[in-house]
Amino acid sequence: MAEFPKPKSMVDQIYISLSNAITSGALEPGCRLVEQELQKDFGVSRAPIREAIRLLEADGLVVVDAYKKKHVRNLTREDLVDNIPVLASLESLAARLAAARITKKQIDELDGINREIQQAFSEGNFAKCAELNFAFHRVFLQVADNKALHRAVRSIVKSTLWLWLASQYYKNSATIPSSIEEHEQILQAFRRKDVHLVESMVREHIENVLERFLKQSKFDTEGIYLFGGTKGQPRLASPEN
Amino acid sequence: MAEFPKPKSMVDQIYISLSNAITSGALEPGCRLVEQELQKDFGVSRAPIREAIRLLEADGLVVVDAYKKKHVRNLTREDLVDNIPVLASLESLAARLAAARITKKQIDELDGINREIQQAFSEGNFAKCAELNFAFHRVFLQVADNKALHRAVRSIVKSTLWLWLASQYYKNSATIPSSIEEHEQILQAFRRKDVHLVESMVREHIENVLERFLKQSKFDTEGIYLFGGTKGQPRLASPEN
DNA sequence: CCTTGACTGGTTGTCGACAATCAACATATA
DNA sequence: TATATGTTGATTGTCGACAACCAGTCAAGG
Repeated sequence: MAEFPKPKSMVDQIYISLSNAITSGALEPGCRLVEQELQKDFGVSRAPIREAIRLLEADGLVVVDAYKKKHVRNLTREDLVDNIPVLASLESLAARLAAARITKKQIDELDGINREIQQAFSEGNFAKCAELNFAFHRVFLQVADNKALHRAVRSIVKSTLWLWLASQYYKNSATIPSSIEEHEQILQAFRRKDVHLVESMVREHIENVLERFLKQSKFDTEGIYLFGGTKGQPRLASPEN
Repeated sequence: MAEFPKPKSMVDQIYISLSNAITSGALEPGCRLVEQELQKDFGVSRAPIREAIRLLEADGLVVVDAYKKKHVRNLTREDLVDNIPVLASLESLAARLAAARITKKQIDELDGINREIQQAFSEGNFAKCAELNFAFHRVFLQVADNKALHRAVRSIVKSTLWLWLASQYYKNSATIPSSIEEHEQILQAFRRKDVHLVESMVREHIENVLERFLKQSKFDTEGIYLFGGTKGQPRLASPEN
């Protein structure tokens, strides 16, 4: 029997669309989410849209102001700084758990991804680098095989680091070689099955990556991260798919 | 000007009520959440109830089965096991951050709470012990002063460890003295400002606490945690407040 | 000039009703 | 009897409409 992709509910689809629109920067931080407009954009009634927005709110991607208007969340420098040690802790835990059970094949897979990053970098394809970077970290999250951990990491990445993804594309290319080098060292530690070394290296790697990013980021006077485009005006989420 | 408690929205109130009902065990794991019934219980229409349930779903307190019916989540032994290292990592991070900035006054506050736990234990008031235990850990989460961390811990505690709270009340009393002792040692490490020691002690403490609990917990043949009452039948959340 | 109150347009909150789906039972057909 | 096909009741998904609320404007009154 052929496998069909299970049809997703209206709410899920809207949630995913909006989620992508926010994390990709198509909907800029601070811009409003008006139910009536989204209703027209998606061609559905307000109920499923409200539910989708509530989910985004729970994720921290959307905030509600004093007068209950919904906005795409603005991230401050402090938000980013706060997230650094948390993500570093979680990823290093993932590394520790993964180190105890990783197979040769999986190490080779990591190695392959790292080579692909190098390749993409030499071709100037920085977007692909960012993508592969996420893939690299996803692998040992999977190897760690801990649902609670997976969930926690995803929550952090989703709620706060989406702007990292969005900016990586066009400006952080200078930091990529360091990442590749650190990945290589982590791989060697995995090969040696040195659990403690892996753990501390991943912690440092994550801290390095985020701090490098932090240095290169621009914040306005209120400490709010700025995207490239004009601010404040709501832009549509193109209902892809 | 006197400070008024800001009135909460319908959805928030329903969310809190249901959340409490689940974490307290009033709504047992596996039991269904039927919108029509809740509609009657709360005396509102289905829209806000649906949104509240969606939030519970995002929290992991409610799951949707293959036929879209909503159930209070059943926790397996694996869920608990997965959460142990994650919470241990996060709390030890909190301890590390807190150790760097904790004041004498705050250490005394922790000391006071620990004494209160001891007092409550000697009076046989185990529910109060559980409550104070949470308070103890809340303090250094606050001292750590990291929103991302706070959020991550809260998410873990809320999504999975609610049953710990629910069971602590009536059976885990034997583990309390060990907790008190470990708290005491952590306090001494704080006083010495020994960051590394605090960090490792808190990690071990959390692992100990959860593992002690795990040993004393009962799971049925499918690994599903059992509460005291009858199973399967939905019970009402008393709309407190 | 300042305050107050009424009106307006825009937005979110809530509701009742209908459509779609599914489990369970009943019925028909071989 | 065994399988296939309606039918029913329960439950969730979606919708359009109305109520509540707020910012902004404007006019009346002091």
